[in-house]
Amino acid sequence: MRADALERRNTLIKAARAVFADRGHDAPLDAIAAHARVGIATLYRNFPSRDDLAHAVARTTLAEVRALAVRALDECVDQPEAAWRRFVDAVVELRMGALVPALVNSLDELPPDVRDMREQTKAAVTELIHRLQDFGLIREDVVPLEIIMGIAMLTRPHVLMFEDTTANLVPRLITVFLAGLRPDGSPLPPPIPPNAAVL
Amino acid sequence: MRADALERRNTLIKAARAVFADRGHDAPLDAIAAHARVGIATLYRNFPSRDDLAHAVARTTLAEVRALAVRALDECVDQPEAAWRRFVDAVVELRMGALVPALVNSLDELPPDVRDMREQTKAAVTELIHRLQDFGLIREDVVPLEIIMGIAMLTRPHVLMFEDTTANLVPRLITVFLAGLRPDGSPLPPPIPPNAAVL
DNA sequence: CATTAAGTGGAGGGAATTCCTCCAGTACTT
DNA sequence: AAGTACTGGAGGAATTCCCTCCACTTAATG
Repeated sequence: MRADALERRNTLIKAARAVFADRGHDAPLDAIAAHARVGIATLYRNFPSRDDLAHAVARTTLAEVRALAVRALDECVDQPEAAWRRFVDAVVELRMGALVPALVNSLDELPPDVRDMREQTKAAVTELIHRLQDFGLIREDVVPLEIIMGIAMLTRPHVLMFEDTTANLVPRLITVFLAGLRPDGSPLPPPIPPNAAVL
Repeated sequence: MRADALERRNTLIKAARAVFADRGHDAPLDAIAAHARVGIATLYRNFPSRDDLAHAVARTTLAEVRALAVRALDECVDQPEAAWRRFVDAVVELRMGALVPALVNSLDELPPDVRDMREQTKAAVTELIHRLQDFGLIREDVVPLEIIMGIAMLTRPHVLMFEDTTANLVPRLITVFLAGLRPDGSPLPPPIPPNAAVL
């Protein structure tokens, strides 16, 4: 594969993540090509179907989240609180909300490698959160998945909001949410069923 | 106006709120008519433009939220904690998230009466939250708008999630969020700018 | 109960998106 | 410099959505 072609391919994946995040998983593919400043044909040559593109986004994003979790787990030894906050901020930055649809959409016919990556990421995040619960930094009655879903929902683009509003509001909402995750929070209703596995 | 016509009109407004909530503010109008089990012509006769329908949804929902806030304010005297929780649960039930777009979309050319209703609702909710802050039940460094936005974002439909997941997950996330709103939470980043007034 | 005016449904033409292919042309690589 | 990998974007097909039109139905009224 030619070097410049590979670069374009990566640009497309990044663009797709951004556009999916901004305009939803059903955003027109043309918009993604335009965002990547690339011809539409280039997109189709690299990703024959929308799913191919979505899976590529899932692969890279999952890998990044996994790396973040592993690093946070490592940093936990010294300063668990800061590690946790850094992890969350990074995940927010990644706009996880954009990814969830690609993962849930067709859980069944997910390509094996994406499925694997998903399992690995899930394992890493789960371990991190359990560790933090052991440290007493996170209440015991929440499931890792719920935390991820909360972050995803709070970081989903509010299409119709002023841009600077989103930029300022989201970090504050995340902080409030994190505060609510601390062990002294009020009791929770029963947890979600197991088939809800998203990440 | 004929009695059955009025009833259909109200059915349409309810259907619109549900469909807007489920599929976004740009859901096809046909879907709304179908959901209301009504011909598409009936929808157009009652609401010539999409905005007319959106405004009708806004009017009724805002009125309901205002009534809820007023009642909660009243109940505050006896049991502020329970009143607050009841209020939030009711707002969640109303699927406020469906409303926000209609309000933000065209803040400028909002019809006067919707604008007024919005102001009244905003005033009522603001008063309620300030009261709760006085009671020491809500941290002082959050703005009422932020609380509303948080609830809206957490209750927006995750189109691609299993239904029972949403049903079970949302109440838990709301509870976590509320826990984070209590006064002993960690410090917040700077608040959002004033032009962000959504409710 | 008959009359009438208000109200209804949904087919279907038109406009607007979006998809996706095709091929003449560009630019890495060796 | 040659050759091959790669590119862009025009444009036809397909889909989606909008919205009007009119033959028919039903509530109100005397």
